[in-house]
Amino acid sequence: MMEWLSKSAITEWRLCRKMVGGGLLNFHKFYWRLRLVVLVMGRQPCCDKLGVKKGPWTAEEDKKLISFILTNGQCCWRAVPKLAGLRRCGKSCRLRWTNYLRPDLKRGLLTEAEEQLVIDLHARLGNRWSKIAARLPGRTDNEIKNHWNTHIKKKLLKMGIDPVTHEPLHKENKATEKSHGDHLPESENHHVQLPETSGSGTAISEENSCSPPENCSGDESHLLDSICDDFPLMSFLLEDQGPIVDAPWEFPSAGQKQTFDDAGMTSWDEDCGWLLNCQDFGVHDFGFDSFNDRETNMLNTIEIMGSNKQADHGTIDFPGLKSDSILAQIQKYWPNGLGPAQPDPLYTVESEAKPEPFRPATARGARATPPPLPPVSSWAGTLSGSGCSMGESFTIQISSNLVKQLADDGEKSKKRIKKPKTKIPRDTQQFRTKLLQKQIPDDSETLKGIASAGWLLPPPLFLSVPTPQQAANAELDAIRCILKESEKVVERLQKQEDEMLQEVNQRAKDLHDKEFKLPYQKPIPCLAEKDACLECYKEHVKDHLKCAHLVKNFAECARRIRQQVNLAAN
DNA sequence: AAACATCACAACCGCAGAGTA
DNA sequence: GTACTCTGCGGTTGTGATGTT
Repeated sequence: MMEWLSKSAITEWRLCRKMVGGGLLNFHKFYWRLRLVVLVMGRQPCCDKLGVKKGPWTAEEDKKLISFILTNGQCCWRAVPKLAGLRRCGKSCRLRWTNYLRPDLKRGLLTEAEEQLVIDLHARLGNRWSKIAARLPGRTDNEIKNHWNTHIKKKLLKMGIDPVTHEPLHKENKATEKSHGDHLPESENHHVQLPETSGSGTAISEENSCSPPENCSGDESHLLDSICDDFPLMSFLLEDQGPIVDAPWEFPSAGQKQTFDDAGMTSWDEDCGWLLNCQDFGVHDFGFDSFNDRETNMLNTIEIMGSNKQADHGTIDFPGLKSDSILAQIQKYWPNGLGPAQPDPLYTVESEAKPEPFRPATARGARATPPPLPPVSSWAGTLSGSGCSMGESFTIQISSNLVKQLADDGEKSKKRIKKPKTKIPRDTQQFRTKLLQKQIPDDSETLKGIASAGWLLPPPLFLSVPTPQQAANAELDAIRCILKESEKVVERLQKQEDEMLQEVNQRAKDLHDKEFKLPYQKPIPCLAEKDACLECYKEHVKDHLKCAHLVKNFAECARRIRQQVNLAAN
């Protein structure tokens, strides 16, 4: 048992060290992990089939997962369900977070530019969705894969292009008739064929395709040139942006307003990487003088959770955060309470359980009439200070009013808009959408014009729930009070931890001393007298006679000891 | 109004590679 | 070298929403 425990502890210790990037390990974190090891008595399979829930995630589960990840960062997913109190497989948690809950995810359909990028990348990389996704910040491989299968594939087929080979369909048929050798098997669709201008239908591998010049051997350089000429976008991607690697996870930094380009993309200037890098989550590891990225992301999560209609998405835990900074930011970002003060496509609120993407006009689920334009207003500021949990963390609870308002609005929006009798041919719809996506800049004034003209529009971005400023302020005050209490608890815990650390260090020192101390040594006799003499000599270098009495003492002592030794010997 | 068709996408499944004991 | 676990990836499925007949 002890041997097992020790091995497991070492493993867990290593794992934890890995998790914190080799930094100082948080003791209580290790302690809890160790407890977990002791409890489970051995490794468990990733998915304990019994008792593991499947299917759609509930709001409660989302809440738990978000709270846990924000508090602890991404660690070993196997442990996440247990530590977060979820009856889910770790894999499922990872997928849920990666594909849906991550705060940096974009919502909505891919823009024209993104779609084109996907097509180009697919031509080069094939179905390597993760690699493609790495080039589209805020998009997941799953999302791109889905979009490919549901939209792009059909679009290409309609255009007479084979989505596998990216070759014109008729040409491919001819090529097939001409030579079977040149035709790629479906299993090897990770290749791109040269465009017609290159004068060859021969497939080239990824390594030989339009990659950085250093990757191209001399023989293929002309092919490379021709590909790059034919696919300027590819050229840009491969030469200007360097090798294809996983894009870093970026977040908006503190106090930084997100900006949006025409395509509705965010441009986050500062790399946060808080989940990846700040994984030692003890309070002492964070300087709270300024509002940090981690806290910013927690606030983002408030938005996400606030945007979730499902009412039990009410509370968010903020373990070990200083109240002042977080409140300052809440007030800064949401002067009227929770909710974005600026139009923010990332956290679309249409009072559904999740931000609803803009359904394309080509889809059958497209809205036949333009939805009403959203008023650019902030959310209802109905924060409540109740429900403060008194442990290591504190809780912000979104009041039932807000939740209710969200839900009510959801009910309203659920009512279908009666579609006009006049049928719009699908092709026309597609054309309209295309035109809209291509020509209409992301400008609310323009959109208003479009709306009045009867064009299709994305769903509203925000709730229009007017709420008094006073209510928000009152609730913020309440929260401030709670946060301060929590802060005290955190300080106390930190103090305890420091004490524990000191104790551990002291014990370690004692043990070290005991372990490495030399075997029993006899005390040196007359040491004090000897030292006194030496001191005196140092002091009276020029007049040693002044130390005569001390020398006499030392001699007397020595004589006495000698006598004792002799007596003992006899 | 009901049945059916289609769409979008979250979630699952199984496999492969990397890391570790 | 082998066995095992974890993680990531790509393919597929299930389900709810919406349009059409």
